[in-house]
Amino acid sequence: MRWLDETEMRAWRGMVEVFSDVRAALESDLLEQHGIGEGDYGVLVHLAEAPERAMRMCDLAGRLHLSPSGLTRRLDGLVRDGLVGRVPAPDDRRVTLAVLTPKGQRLLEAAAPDHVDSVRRHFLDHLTPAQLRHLGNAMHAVGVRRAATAAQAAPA
Amino acid sequence: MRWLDETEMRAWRGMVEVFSDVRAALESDLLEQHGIGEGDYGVLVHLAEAPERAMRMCDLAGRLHLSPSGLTRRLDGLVRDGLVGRVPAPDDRRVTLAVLTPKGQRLLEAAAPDHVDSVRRHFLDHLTPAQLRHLGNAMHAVGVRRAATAAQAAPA
DNA sequence: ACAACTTCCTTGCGAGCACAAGTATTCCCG
DNA sequence: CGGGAATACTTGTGCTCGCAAGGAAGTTGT
Repeated sequence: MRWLDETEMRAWRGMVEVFSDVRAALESDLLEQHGIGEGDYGVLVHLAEAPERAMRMCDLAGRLHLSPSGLTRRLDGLVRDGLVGRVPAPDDRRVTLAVLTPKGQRLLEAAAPDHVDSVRRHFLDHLTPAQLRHLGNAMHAVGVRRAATAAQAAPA
Repeated sequence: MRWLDETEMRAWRGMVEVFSDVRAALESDLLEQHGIGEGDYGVLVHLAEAPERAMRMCDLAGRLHLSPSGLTRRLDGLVRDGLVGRVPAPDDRRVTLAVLTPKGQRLLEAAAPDHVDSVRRHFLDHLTPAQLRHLGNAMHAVGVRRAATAAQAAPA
């Protein structure tokens, strides 16, 4: 077995540390500027991008990488705050739709620019365009190749 | 205010998705191969690298980016499993030292090679040496420049 | 040397999340 | 058409973590 060499260690450690730092900074900015956490923000973003500003719970859970129960609880909070509504689906009575309320949309429209700004300030601005291109390519490559080997491991 | 362009979006989204995926995969490997989570693993690694295989709680908490109470609880579990011991410090009776037990060390020695292997399989192997170099440089740059701007914001 | 302050750890409490079990609804197939 | 399997959500339970408060030990100032 081979230990990590200098280059590997630097890349991996760097990812881990920078990423967790940046995430914490984004969460903190979002919370103090708009009183909303990254979790709730993610829900609002996905709903805003959906047709009718509504999504089925299960689809939403998938997008957010959240368990069904996790989403139920998260929605409880958003509903309590009036940012999202729960509406039974007309065509399938098992399904509940999460819909963005006007209040939720207003909050999102206020928060999104600041959030993008945070991402820039804490991360993107520290890299050159060439570095950003390389980074995007590298992440894309990992995503593709991971998906490929996963498919190979479970070949339908 | 400027929205994210294609390159920026690709880099940032890629980071977020790849990183959370890889983390989940590592956690899962570690858990099924050795019955230990990333949190506990981190404690063992840090203790193993420390002189006398012991660290003061507060130093350890800092290294792990964990709150004091979080570390207390985490150590409870490790002590219960016999992987780590709590020892009162002889020179300062406020502090408790966390010390790696022989059992903890054996577990770590068994788990570490598999963990490194996981990092390779899930991440490093999907990138070329050149990509790893660029990635390391980029992460290093972000780390340095973030530290610099933070220092500027709070100038002693 | 005594009081005030600081440091270090622990405990009470609440938030966020996952897993497992439960309920309601729909789908599938004989 | 009827009953079993699948799907969608909710609820109960437990784990991890942070914040705030508490208590013990050390440090500092007068």
